[in-house]
Amino acid sequence: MSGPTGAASSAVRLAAETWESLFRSQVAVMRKLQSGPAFKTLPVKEYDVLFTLSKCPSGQLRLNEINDKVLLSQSSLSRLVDRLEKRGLVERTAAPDDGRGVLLSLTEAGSELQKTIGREHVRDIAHLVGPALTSEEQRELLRLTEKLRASVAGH
Amino acid sequence: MSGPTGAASSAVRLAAETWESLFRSQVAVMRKLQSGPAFKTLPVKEYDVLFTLSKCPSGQLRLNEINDKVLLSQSSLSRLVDRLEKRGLVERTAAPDDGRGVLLSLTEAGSELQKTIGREHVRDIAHLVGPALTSEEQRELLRLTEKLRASVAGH
DNA sequence: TATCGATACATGCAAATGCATCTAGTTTGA
DNA sequence: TCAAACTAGATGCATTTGCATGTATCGATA
Repeated sequence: MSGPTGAASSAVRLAAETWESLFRSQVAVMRKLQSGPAFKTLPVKEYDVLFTLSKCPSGQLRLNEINDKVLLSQSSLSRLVDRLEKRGLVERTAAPDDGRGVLLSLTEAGSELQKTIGREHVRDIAHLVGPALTSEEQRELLRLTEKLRASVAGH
Repeated sequence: MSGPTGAASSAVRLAAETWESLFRSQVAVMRKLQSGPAFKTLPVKEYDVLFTLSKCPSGQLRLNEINDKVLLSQSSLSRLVDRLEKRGLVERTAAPDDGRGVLLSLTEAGSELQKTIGREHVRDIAHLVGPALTSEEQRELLRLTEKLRASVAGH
């Protein structure tokens, strides 16, 4: 096949296959991770919110910022935070600069639980990813996925 | 830092960061894709089952095979298939070689709908992934994620 | 500054999900 | 050969999710 149509079509196909592969690998890894004992006490999605808060320098994040990182609707995140708050793992505070906003932060208990689960979680990840790819391949995968994420985030 | 402890810890950290990046990029892309008009008529997860069937050479798959590809519990998949069946998009058949098994196949309507949504979906993917990574980078990302998936699938 | 549209988050409600369990068919091994 | 353990898939039920909408606040404009 020759000409721009053929080239465009194969570019489209490559993009589709790349996404498909990325998606399936994510499913395969996530399936293993979430079935581990680390998430008996707390579902993965709830852990992810604790984790996101733990990584943030100020220790506080707006709900809409968290919502960007997580594959959940706004309302689902709101209720997920309800559950975390009822368990005493996070705290809601009014945002100082925006009367509509809510700041979320970890409580001491939330921080402890995040660390406990996190340690085991990281071990599980290493056991799955470590044997699969060399260090260089991991660095390259990290670079490519970060580049993709950044591009997609900026529309 | 020197010695095996330092090296091991940095290997663990690299694996964790790689997974984190892969996961976040998947979230970012999926969020864009599923909000597109292609999935107004059919949720992404249901489309994914039609797509999986469409790609399979025999045109038939066991439910447990489909379950490996999708991040859903066995019971959720069973009900998802109920919905597809009620809409006349797929058909359940008894597996010939295993009295417990169910074979799933696309109906004509299911195949049509898959193609219609699929065309738009592929375009959306190309618009997101194409500008983000060069062709070579996409091929490398495809290779790395496929290698990861294969390794994880084989325990 | 008064108004109108946009944004942040919460909530009612129907739909989707997962866990535990059930039924039925298959495999193993004594 | 037959009972026990295992696997495939369906179903009851409580939890989680998303859509639509509500309330409050913000920002732009006339």
